[in-house]
Amino acid sequence: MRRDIFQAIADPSRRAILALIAMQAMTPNALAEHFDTTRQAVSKHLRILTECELVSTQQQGREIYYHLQIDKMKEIDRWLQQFRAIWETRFSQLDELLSTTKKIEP
Amino acid sequence: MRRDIFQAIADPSRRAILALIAMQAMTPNALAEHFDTTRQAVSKHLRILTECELVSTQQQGREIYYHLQIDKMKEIDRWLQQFRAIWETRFSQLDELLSTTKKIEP
DNA sequence: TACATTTGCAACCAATTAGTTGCATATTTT
DNA sequence: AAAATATGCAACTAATTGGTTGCAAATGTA
Repeated sequence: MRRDIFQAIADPSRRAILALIAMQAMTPNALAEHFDTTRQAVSKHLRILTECELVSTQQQGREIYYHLQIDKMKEIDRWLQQFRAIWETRFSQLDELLSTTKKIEP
Repeated sequence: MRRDIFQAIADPSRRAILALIAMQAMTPNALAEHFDTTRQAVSKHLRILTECELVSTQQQGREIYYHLQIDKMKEIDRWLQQFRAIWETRFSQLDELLSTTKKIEP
């Protein structure tokens, strides 16, 4: 049951949960109202998201607010970096090609 | 069997494959040599990656080269955008706080 | 033509997953 | 104190997953 962020965001329900609490911290009940599943299913997703530290909890009376841990999202961004490096290089190559073409054409 | 990119990158082997062919297009056999599994297992991963268009194939004789479709990776980047917007806002808020503090302090 | 190489696909298997229902605990309200 | 509310956890289930072995098709080589 070793879970990482990539497996966490693989599920569409969990991505939806992340998008919701990104706007505002929410309780499991409030979250469940946005979905077509039971509260327990949402609770299970929250457990997974908590396990890999994408969300944190804040108890307030009998309610528990789930907050997005935005810093953890940056890990995905960091992984993307290696590919972003490629598409930016390809873009600048295209850029160079275009400017070279321009020079030749007239 | 409807698969999307997020499910595709959830598997560590598939992320490793993507990282490898990002450097250079490769055949299934060549890829399998980098891993501790069978060629067929790699082949299955490639099938999944092909299905969601993260890689493309290019037949060359009896060999098949698998290429990274870098444009598809941008979809992940696009999804991250909504969260990046948040962490950039929080950063500039911190920035503002710091400059305000500086004004008050002396 | 015969043989080796490269590959994809199907069948099977063990482990994991996302979901359900039911229950126990803690807090608030009456 | 009793009832209602908010939640987490455990047990169960159906579907999916990542992996295996075995085979067939296509291409290249002797």
